[in-house]
Parts: sequence; C-alpha cells; structure tokens
Amino acid sequence: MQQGNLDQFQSYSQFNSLKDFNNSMEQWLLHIKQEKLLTPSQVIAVKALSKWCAKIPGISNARICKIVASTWLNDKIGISRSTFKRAISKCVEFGLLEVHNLSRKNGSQSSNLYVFQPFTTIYDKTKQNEPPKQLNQPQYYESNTIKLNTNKRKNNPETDLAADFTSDSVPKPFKELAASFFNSAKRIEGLWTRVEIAAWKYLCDDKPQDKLETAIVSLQQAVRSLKLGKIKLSFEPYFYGVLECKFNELFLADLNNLQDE
DNA sequence: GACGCAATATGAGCGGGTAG
DNA sequence: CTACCCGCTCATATTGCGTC
Repeated sequence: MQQGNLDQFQSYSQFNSLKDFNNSMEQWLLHIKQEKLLTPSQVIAVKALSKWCAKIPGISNARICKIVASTWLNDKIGISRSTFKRAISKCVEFGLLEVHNLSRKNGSQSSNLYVFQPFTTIYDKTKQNEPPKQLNQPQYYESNTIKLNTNKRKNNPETDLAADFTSDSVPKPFKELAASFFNSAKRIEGLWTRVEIAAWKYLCDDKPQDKLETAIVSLQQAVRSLKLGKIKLSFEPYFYGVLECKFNELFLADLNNLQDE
C-alpha cells in the first residue's frame, strides 16, 4: 500500500462517525483495564493514537514521532517510541488495531496506517457463542418495564453472584445504592469500573470523595432516566455518558479555581 | 517490614533506508 | 550532508513474589 492523502484510506474505516469511534474506544479501554491487557504507559500510547483519528474515524497514518511527541505535550506523561511500538504490537495481538505498512513510490517503507477495529470484532473472530463482556451489544429493555434483577444465566449461578458479593474495591455507598437497582455483583463492579475510567479521564482519580459523590449523583440520574423510559438501548453506556458530563463539569470547575488563585 | 530474585516494562541508541 | 522514517537490540528500571 502506498503513502498518500489520508482521504484515500476512508474505505478502511470501521466506524460511521467520530462518536461511534469514541464509543468503541471507551469500551476497548474498559476491556483493557478489566483484562489488564496493557500497562499504563501503553494505554497512554493507545489514547494518543486515537487522538490522531479525528479526520477519518478510526484511521490514522500519523508518524510515530508525532504521536509520541503529543503524549509529552498534552498528557504531560510522555512515552518513548519503543513503548508506543510495543503497545501497538499488543493491540494488534488482541484485535484492537490493524496495522498496514505504507510504502513510498520507490518501494521504501514510509509511515504506518493504523486501523482501529470495532469492539465486537474480537468476539466475532473467536466465534464465542456468548461473549463474556459484550459491552456495546445493545441490551434492549421492554418499554417502561425495568428488568434490572433478571438473572440471564440461571444455569450457572457460580459466575453470576448477587449484589452482596460485590468486591470491596467498590465503595460501600455506591455499592448499596447500585444494589437497590441491580442484584448482580458483576454488574455493579462493571458500573464502578466505568466510574474509575471517567474519573481517570477527567483527572479526578486522586480525589476519592469527589469521585464517589459524582458516581452516586450520576447513578441516580441514569436510573431516573431509565425509569422514565428515556434509555432505549443499554443502561451502561448511558450511565457512562452521565459520568463524563459530571466529571467534565468538575474538571472545568477545578480549572476555574486554579485560574482564580 | 526487609531482602533477594525473576519477570516484565521501559528508553536510548544503533543501523538501514529515502528525501531534500 | 542533514533530517526523517522504520525495525531491532540491549542496559536499566520497575514490579511481583517468595522467604525470612
């Protein structure tokens, strides 16, 4: 494949829109965090690369040095080229990315073309009947009927514990509130993981009290929307959207406070 | 808690190639 | 010649784990 204008790679995009791509990335990051697929530095690499995919969703042919340099400018936590390359290799292994080597007109190697894959692709490839964490698979709710306590895996109770068995890593106030709506330890832990990702994204990870309060308010708001029938697809992405909004407000407020000082 | 060891992650630097 | 791209290797730093 030859180097050229980015527009010529439009057909490689697996996403309909930037929003679609961003949603997929959130789910990939969640999956990566849960399965510990990448180190913190490697996550920075993936996030840095994803920022170079704005023109065509999920497609980037940015040069490695530019991407690496951006991690020092924007995130203040820079990574090296070697780390970036190792991160990309891992991502190719578990299916997040496809990499195509681009060549110049004379055949010599040029930069790479990075093609992000939708989150569900990995499960299609492994032909699993029931993916363990198919997060962006729409979970349709019957209109105005909240089936929050439905146990879909009655045949395997050992893998689907009740809310009482939620891990201690989930703060008690959040666990108790979530348990009144979701009788599933796995689901509550999944919700809290989303809180951690959103908090991390908006630099609120080191403020446990703010994180907890924001999580509780967001959960209340999302459940309210669910009961009012505003959520047509799945609850988790909606909850994450509320979290992002709340943490963003908090982040902007902190920013204003810093400017005032 | 302190220590030692092994595994893993990381960054720097090298060489091969082309463009200007 | 300089600047830039890539892949690759290797020394060092960090992390995890077992033992005392």
